[in-house]
Amino acid sequence: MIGLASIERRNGVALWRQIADRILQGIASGDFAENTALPPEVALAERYGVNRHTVRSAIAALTQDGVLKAEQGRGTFVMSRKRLSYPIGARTRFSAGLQGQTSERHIALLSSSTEPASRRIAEALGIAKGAAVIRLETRGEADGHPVSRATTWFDAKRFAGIDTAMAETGSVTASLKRFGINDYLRHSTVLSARHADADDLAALDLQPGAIVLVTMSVNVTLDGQPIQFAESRFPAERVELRLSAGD
Amino acid sequence: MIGLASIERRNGVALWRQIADRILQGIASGDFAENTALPPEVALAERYGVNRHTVRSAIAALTQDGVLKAEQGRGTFVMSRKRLSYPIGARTRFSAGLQGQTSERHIALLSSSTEPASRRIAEALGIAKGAAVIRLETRGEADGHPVSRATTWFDAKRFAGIDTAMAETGSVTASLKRFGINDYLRHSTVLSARHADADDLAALDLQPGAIVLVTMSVNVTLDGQPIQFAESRFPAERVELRLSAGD
DNA sequence: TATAGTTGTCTATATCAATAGACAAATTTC
DNA sequence: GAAATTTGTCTATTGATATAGACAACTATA
Repeated sequence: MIGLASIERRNGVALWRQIADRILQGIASGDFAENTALPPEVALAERYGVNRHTVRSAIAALTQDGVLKAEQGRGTFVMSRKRLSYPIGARTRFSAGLQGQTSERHIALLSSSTEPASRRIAEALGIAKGAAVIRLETRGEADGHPVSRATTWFDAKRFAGIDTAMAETGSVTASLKRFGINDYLRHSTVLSARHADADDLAALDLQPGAIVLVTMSVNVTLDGQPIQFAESRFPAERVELRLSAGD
Repeated sequence: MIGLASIERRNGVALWRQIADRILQGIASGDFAENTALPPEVALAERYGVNRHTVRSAIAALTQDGVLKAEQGRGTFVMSRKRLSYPIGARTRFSAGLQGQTSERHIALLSSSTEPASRRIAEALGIAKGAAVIRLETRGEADGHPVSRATTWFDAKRFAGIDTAMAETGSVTASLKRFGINDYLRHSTVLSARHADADDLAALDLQPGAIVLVTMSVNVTLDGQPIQFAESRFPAERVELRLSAGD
């Protein structure tokens, strides 16, 4: 809604994909209401300054993705697809954060491994570079739909067996309780965005070219000891991150 | 570093652009160190599973953008280009946030206008829908380089003339002082990401296809009255957003 | 100086992306 | 039932994207 609805050419991003992204934005911002018809193809083509067939390519991609549904003679309709609002703050927790927006949510453990800590992870966890850390690859799911993809590191010495705990409980909070940690705080979060890689595309059920929000975060105990370092990826088309001062 | 380095085809994003994005990621994550040579083109081509000429297209784009510099016979080198780390919290302020990272910073007023408040803006500012609001289009600059692009709304009744104040001071904090507001807090921030539109591409000196981080925020007085609603766009390749618990 | 390694340039070919126009098929409206 | 509106399909053409191979130009090094 803000900024002009113009389209860039020769930039390595196909016009049909840029238009598909704009339509997604339009849906997210309320310009195109759910369960109503989009403007007709010729009108969209004129609005974006492209050929009707190019608009059709965009619509085809979004139809493939379940966002739109075209009906010959009637129009093209917006399927309902809400964007989750995911809170971030000192007490960020996956499950509690989505309360009220979804009925079921958990974290699925995709794989785990033990590896030596890189410099960055060692610094974040306050351990020696090269010390053993446990890496968990997880996917957050809400109502059966993937909403996040995370890579998490724990000090292997202190949290031996946290992989099985995660697999059993489907929750970081519950897993940490087994190690005597009943409460923890989000110490820091660094945010960026990028195109999803092949792994994330598959895990998050995204179309190629999708954008992910990336958070790199450190959780600490109440007395400030770092316990967890994580990189989480959220599909920008389905999730927004909400920061509250009171959090 | 995380996830496989594979590339998606037929997704509307050209291979050379995907590879350019990966190289940028590699630089940001430290895989490719600044002021050193990239792997040779044939090695990159093999790594990403594409033709050498495709890698060359990616390198050409990044060279155009000042990120890389190729020297015949020697190699292709990574120019130094740090990503600014922009803090967000209860006391988020543009100028203070970048202290120490840059030597000069200010906000340039691009344009201003008065318009009726949309529902969303009226709700955020706690005024009636349709009431007059002042809209400012601004660009944040650090050391002469654009680092953010924002659209800001103020209640026109309460803050009449804030556009000239912004133009003169180049600072929101200083402008608000003229209206008797010596301190304020960031009440809420909502985060998303998208491809930059034509406006932002031009204002932020970005290459087409670039990703921007988007924050929508509300600032309030110490007693909770909303005073400012803003949508800010940050180029993801140059800026990261840092959230600290203590902020 | 010779050699290996690297970037630069050229030609050729195949596929994707985008435009253009025409008409069919289905739905809604008058 | 006729007309208007909208999506679906087809052919054709142009430019961008990607691959392939060969060789020139330049640099570093043995």
